[in-house]
Amino acid sequence: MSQNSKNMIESSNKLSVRAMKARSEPYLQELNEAQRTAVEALEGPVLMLAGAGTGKTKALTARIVHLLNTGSARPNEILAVTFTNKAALEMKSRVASTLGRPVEGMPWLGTFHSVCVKLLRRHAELAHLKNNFTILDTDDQLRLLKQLIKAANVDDKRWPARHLASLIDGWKNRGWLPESVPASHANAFDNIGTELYSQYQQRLREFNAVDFGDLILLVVELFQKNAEILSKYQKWFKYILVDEYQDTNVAQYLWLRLLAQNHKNICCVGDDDQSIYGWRGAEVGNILRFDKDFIDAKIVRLEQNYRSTPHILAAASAVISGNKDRLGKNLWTKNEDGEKVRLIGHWDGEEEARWIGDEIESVQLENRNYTIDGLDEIAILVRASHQMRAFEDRFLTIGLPYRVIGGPRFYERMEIRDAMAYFRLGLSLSDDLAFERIVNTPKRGIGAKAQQKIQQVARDNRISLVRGARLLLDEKGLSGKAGIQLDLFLKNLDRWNSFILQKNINHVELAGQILDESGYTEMWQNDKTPEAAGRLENLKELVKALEDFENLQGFLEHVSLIMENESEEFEQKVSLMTLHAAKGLEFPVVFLPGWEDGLFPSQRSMDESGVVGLEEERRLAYVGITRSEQACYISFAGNRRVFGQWQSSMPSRFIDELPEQHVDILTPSGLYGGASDFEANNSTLDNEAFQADGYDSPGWRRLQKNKNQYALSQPIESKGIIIDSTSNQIYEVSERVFHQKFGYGTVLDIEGDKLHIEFEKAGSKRVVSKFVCRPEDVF
DNA sequence: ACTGTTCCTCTTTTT
DNA sequence: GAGGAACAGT
Repeated sequence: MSQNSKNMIESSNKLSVRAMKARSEPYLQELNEAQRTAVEALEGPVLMLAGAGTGKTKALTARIVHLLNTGSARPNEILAVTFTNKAALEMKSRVASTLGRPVEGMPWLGTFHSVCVKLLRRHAELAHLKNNFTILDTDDQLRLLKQLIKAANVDDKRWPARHLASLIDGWKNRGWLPESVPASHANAFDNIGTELYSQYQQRLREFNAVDFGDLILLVVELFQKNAEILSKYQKWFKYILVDEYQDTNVAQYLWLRLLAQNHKNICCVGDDDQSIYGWRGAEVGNILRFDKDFIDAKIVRLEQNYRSTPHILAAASAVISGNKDRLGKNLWTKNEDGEKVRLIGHWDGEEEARWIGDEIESVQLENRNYTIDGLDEIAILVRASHQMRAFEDRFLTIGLPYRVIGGPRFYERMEIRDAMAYFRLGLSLSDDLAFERIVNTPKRGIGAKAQQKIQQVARDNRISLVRGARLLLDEKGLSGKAGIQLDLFLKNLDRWNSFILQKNINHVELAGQILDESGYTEMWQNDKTPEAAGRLENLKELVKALEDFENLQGFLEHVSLIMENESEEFEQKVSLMTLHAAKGLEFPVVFLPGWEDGLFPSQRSMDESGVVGLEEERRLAYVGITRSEQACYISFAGNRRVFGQWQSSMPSRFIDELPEQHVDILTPSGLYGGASDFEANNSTLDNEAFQADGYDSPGWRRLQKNKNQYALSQPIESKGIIIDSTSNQIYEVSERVFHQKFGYGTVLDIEGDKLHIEFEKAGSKRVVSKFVCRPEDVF
């Protein structure tokens, strides 16, 4: 063979190799340089710092595909953990579509919790559990804690079950078992907390149950105490991928470190700027010190944003730059300029809702610089869920379709929990918590007294409540109606139990049968309240959902881990959700209402965690802004009803952090006095009067402009009562009235519910009548 | 045992 | 303004 032809063969080989590569790795071609670097660095620790909208999921799925494609690992040797089921499902489906075929078994792609359940079931005995342990929901948890608090004779005013629950949860998140809670912490709660924690764990074990925190904690403990098992999994999971690493808590961190410390093939993806779960134990520190935990870690930054316009991105970057201790990223985009962020203030929360409703309607009708195909592309993101009410009210009145995301969950509804308690008890007669829940639901005449007797017998004989109840009846300890009813209930239970244990029985029919025979369905049929119909609907839906499962047990397992209700909807609707629920989502148009100090940033957050809390709030603001692709509206209201009482507040400090050149200040629609003034002066925003203040920002300017309307002459300490909202007072012209901010004045004119008042100190103003009161009502 | 009353706290965010 | 706990009345 001549040299020439040899070269030709070689080069054609190379070509073909490249061609093959290109064919088999098209997923690499679609990545930008940074993404590709992160995807191809398979060996060793990698931290992928992925800013908002930079194609994080794409890179993550490409990495999984790459692992499979290069033969580095088989599907079941990859451990990939996420926080939400949604994220896990999405990853699974995107891997499949990138791969071009369904992924056969990636059993270890799931949420931290679902992976841990799997591990814990395999090795339950090492955690002193049976492998059919149940997972407690918050309701059960609280009920149990209440009992313990009562039994311990602790003042339940000082120790509300909810507090104890969050305390214990916090300890579990840090990886502390009752005995390993540091003395300093335990002392801070007079050691009562740890004592109750210890009792709680003991009770859980007796119930053969775990709570959410246990899932991680017990697996960590199991790994620490059983080196051979840990080592087995260290070898088995050849590659580890972690999504949203900034949200991991200490327990999860320990879990990951234990599994990864041998081969160190761990790739964590996250964004320190989007760490918003500190309150539930997430440690930003985990991501901040990744390179110290894993020496020679490769850190890759994804900085090209594919989601938002430059204005939106600039606004978000400016806000987040107020935080210290950031790893730092420079997000940039090739997207077109688009609209500036829009800022608008309103008189009160209802006005804000009204304005947003109107704006949504006009966005659909009018031509804007961007196009909206439907309401699905619009989202309203609030800080706290109670803010949603104003929008729901408004949208219902104007008939604007909306959906609440992450609202009260299907499986958290009372009727669903009751029904599930029936199933649980039927499945396992020793499920005491389920027994307690439904023994007198529907009413069977088994009241507090009777239940106490049952508890007593069960406790004395160290048996379950069901068996205790049976024993009580055998001993003739319960007479009359209660006794007869209890006997009937127990007989039913036994029957259901024997049915459930038969393998060949139709569990869907059985479920319906249980609900009918127990009288539960009937209870709601006889209920005349307006919700009853909906509850019956939900029960039907629940039974229907059972069809997707092999048996009741499988269903219960599913429900305890998956609290989402994904009902498919085809109608276009505006989405309404909290900022937390919005993480990971994106919308062409985003409304961010309620930017007021105390609400956002939340007062509680700042009180409890100081600067750390404030920084987390700021990240929340960053998350909110970066959800928007085309348009972002930020708004605040001067007055808002909280706890049923009016409260006024200052615009959020975050508004002052918005960069002026990327913000358009909008004029309110002029429903209250002074709007026309505002409009007239709008063009003079940069007039020297504002700069003379020596303090200059769009938010501040806006405040200056509206001093009259927002009554900012007084500081915010007047958080107290202004006027009882229920008093819909009617005033007369020339009547003397009092306003919390403006003081005394005389009514000049009345237009509907708005009063034109000449205040003695503050001059002439227009205010809504509910904000004033008669002098004799001042307190 | 159940029902209705008042009074109390309370609201961040959730796997 | 809602949901829970404590109390009183049936």
